[in-house]
Amino acid sequence: MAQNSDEGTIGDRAYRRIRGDILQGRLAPGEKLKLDRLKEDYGVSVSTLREVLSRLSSEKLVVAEGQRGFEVAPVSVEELKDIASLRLLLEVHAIAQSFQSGDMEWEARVVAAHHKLAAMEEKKKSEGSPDNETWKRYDWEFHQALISACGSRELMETHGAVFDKYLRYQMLALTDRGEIAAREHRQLMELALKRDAAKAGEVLKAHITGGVEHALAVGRIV
Amino acid sequence: MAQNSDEGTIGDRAYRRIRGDILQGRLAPGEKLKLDRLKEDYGVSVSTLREVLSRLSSEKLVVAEGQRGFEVAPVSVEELKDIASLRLLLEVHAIAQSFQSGDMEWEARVVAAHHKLAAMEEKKKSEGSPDNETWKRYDWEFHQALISACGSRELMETHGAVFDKYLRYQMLALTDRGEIAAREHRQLMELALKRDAAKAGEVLKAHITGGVEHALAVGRIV
DNA sequence: TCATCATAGATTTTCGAATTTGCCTATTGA
DNA sequence: TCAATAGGCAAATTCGAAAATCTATGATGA
Repeated sequence: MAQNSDEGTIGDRAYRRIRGDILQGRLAPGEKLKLDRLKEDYGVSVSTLREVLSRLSSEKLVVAEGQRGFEVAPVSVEELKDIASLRLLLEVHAIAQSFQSGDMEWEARVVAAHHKLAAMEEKKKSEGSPDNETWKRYDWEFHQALISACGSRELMETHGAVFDKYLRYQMLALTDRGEIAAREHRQLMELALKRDAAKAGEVLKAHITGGVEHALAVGRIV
Repeated sequence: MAQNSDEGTIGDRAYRRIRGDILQGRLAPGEKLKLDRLKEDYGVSVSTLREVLSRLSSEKLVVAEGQRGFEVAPVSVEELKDIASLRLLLEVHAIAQSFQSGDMEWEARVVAAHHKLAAMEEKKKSEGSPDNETWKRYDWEFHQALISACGSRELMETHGAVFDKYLRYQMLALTDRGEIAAREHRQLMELALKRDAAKAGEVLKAHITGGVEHALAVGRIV
């Protein structure tokens, strides 16, 4: 069975690793990405690295200026708010579409994704936070499931890209709102089954703006 | 004075050329992009080419599957409709924001962009269509100007990416609706000055869906 | 006849070195 | 003292060749 981190070319694997390191904050915002150092750290050649960094710069996770090399994209409260409001726009619209045309398979996906996420949230409450990475993946999978019946591949991919950037801020702030977020997730699932898109939009708005405020309150974002 | 096509590294120039060739349809949808041939055509080495193609594949203008190389992203009526509806979502929202907070500078940008576009549309009507490329750029600049006061960099960049993909379909269909589109452009400018976002949204919807229908009617999209 | 496997050719992926460019420091001249 | 310039070093960019992978063709055996 092909492990995710084993499949694809060397370049693909390096891409996933570096992308993950940026999203998780292991590569800090604004950090200079010197080719020679990365070559050591990730064990690939400079050409392959450039390929990877080019991809990431077109996703705006890395900035490439002139012929002065690459660095990790900086963060700012302004951008966080901006990303959050774009996520809200896309996700509210996608939810409305999804709620309208979702079938039983879709409901099953939503319930299943919520089950995994809720279990993780429960575990976090009792044991602290052992594995931020998989928790965030479950969060992603749940929101992805909610909109998975929207019928638009473009919308889902664009939403995914924005969501990942949003996630980077959450990881950088090392913050989560625990029970509040868990309750909102449950509400979203229930509203999905009731097909109440209007109410779901409101909950989502509270969910996202709440997440932003909480991240800013921690004050780790410059 | 640095010409656009002269600035940046060799890689950047190749990127712009290849991207343009895809958008203009000179590189056909689905076409296999063999490294050796491109090496000749664009006069750069394989490593540089891969870097360029990686960037383009993260923009979904080329697809890169496994270790079987690259090809120009295919087109489909389904994707055209999908892209159009995403463009509509983003642009309607951005217009509403922009109309609300646009200042006099913004109005001037809108009027100026419309002036250039209208002149070009007039010229096309009388002389046929000599220069599709700059006409489409003026179209882009006008729509960009309309939303330029929306206050969200993320929204504008995302809209720009979607708009370019939409444009590729228009170029492939080699179609324009001449006077109809010109009239809609004028209406949009006038509504911008009147700050009537609701009506502008309706006109934009007609503008985009009309463009899609017209492109499909020509039947050049598979 | 048909499926399976091996082999050769074509193509992609990866690498390390050569070239180019930018940056810092020291020297010169005013 | 300060501005300007040259030189040297560090880093990024670009290249072409070596290695890995895929694809098409033909041979083998049931």
